[in-house]
Amino acid sequence: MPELPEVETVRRGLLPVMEGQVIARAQVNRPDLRWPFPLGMADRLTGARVDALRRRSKYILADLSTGETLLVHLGMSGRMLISGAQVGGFHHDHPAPAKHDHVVLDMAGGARVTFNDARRFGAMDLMPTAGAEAHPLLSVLGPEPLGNDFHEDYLAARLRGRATPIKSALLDQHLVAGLGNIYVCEVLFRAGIHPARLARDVTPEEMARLVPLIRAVLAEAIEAGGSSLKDYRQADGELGYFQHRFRVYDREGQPCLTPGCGQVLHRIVQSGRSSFFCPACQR
DNA sequence: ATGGGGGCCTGCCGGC
DNA sequence: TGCCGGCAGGCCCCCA
Repeated sequence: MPELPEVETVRRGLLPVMEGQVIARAQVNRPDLRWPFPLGMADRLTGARVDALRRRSKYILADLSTGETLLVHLGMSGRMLISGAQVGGFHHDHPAPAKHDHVVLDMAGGARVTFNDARRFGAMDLMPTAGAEAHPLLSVLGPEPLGNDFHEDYLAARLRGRATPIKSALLDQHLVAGLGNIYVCEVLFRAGIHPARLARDVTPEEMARLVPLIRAVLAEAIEAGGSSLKDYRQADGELGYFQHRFRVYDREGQPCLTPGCGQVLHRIVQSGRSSFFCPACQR
């Protein structure tokens, strides 16, 4: 279920138990997720120290002391469960292995990180750290929405003349990397743009609004995820997906929250994905 | 080149 | 209670 903010939240949750720590043992319970695991993955992880835990778009990247980088994508249902960590003075034991626990990393520090993914749309791969950005999954990505390369002129240039709905354009990871279905819906609502409007028909004024709105929505979500991490999630051992008050996502039939609006929110399907919007506020 | 749809998997929920 | 269809926060790949 993770979009950029959820992945960033997971990364931050993993930081204290993984960064600077050695992977004492790696257990790989099946040959693949979405794609086959790289050859000898368990052996290549075992004994490696995690020197840095980074994020690029929705990918978590662990730079290892072996000169390799572990790439992790959570897909739709992937989760990183932490157990055995020292949390708030309590020592949590490892839970019994659960269905869909595909990869288990036992850190030398005592924590266990379990990758669980029911639908197996997730992915893991290993590549040389030098030139990791050349990995086929990473090299095609657009700029980070929170980074300096994502700005009004860039967005205008990429949307110019495009006959695709703005909803589809913003979901395209080649254009900007990290937005998913929820945050695109939320961004378009805040920008007052109908999801079916063609990208080429988005006005310069609207584009100027979009960039800071995209940044704000993602930043708020990261903030909310970060704060939820402090309480039960950490104690629970689960790095959860952040709970947020969505203004339009999954609110079909409910009233618009714009003060004085009260219109019933609609849902349409665009290239197989649900779009939620207010027909009055979004044109 | 660009845009749209299918497909990959499993789980859950609502309706009958 | 069980079965079935529809739906799910991702993205690659193929086709027109």
